[in-house]
Amino acid sequence: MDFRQLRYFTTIIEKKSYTKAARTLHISQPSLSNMIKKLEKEVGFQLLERSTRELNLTESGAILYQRAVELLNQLDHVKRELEDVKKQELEISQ
Amino acid sequence: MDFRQLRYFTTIIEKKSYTKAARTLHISQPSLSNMIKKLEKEVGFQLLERSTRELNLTESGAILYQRAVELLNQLDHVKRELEDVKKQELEISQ
DNA sequence: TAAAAATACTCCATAGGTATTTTAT
DNA sequence: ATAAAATACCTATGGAGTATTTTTA
Repeated sequence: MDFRQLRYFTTIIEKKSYTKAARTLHISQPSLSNMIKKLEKEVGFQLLERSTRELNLTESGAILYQRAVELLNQLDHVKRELEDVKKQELEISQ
Repeated sequence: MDFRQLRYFTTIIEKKSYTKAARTLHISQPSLSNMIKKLEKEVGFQLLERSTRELNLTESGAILYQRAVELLNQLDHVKRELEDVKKQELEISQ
């Protein structure tokens, strides 16, 4: 389980589609499909109920979705903090 | 930046050595060295002050260390939660 | 029957390895 | 002199691609 997989997963939920999510993630639909398969295998349960017209979270999938959003927000926060640290370092060195 | 890199980084701090950290992470010392180089390039500043006898966090490195520990603890928590979810699913299916 | 996802491959980037050199005490 | 990290180079795993098939509303 890594940030990339979590971002892929949350994007699918938010776009309600593999195809649309793949477009926003700039990867192909089959690659995205494989990554979610891999994530489901890793966690040991199904995350999504697929059909050609609808895409729904399973009850268990909804739990991971919530946690994934939290982790990704936290990462985003850390990245912003590190940008500030980098700026400080540049100021000091001048 | 991913969980793997963060785990590598925190292990080095905790073991106070690349060589010892590499052993506990089950990777080679040069590979670990490369991964930290890559992480430093990514964040844009030095994380560690190296010498052959001492290994110290830079001031900026200490900030990432703190955040890395938090993120890894959060991940650990989520993984445990998902283990419980998996168990619940198995009980229901029987 | 048409859209969306799954499957079956192929390819390549990079994580990780081994051998060796450099560095600092 | 020695132990630890860095460098150089090689290998192999898996992330991502294209082409195609399957599925279901």
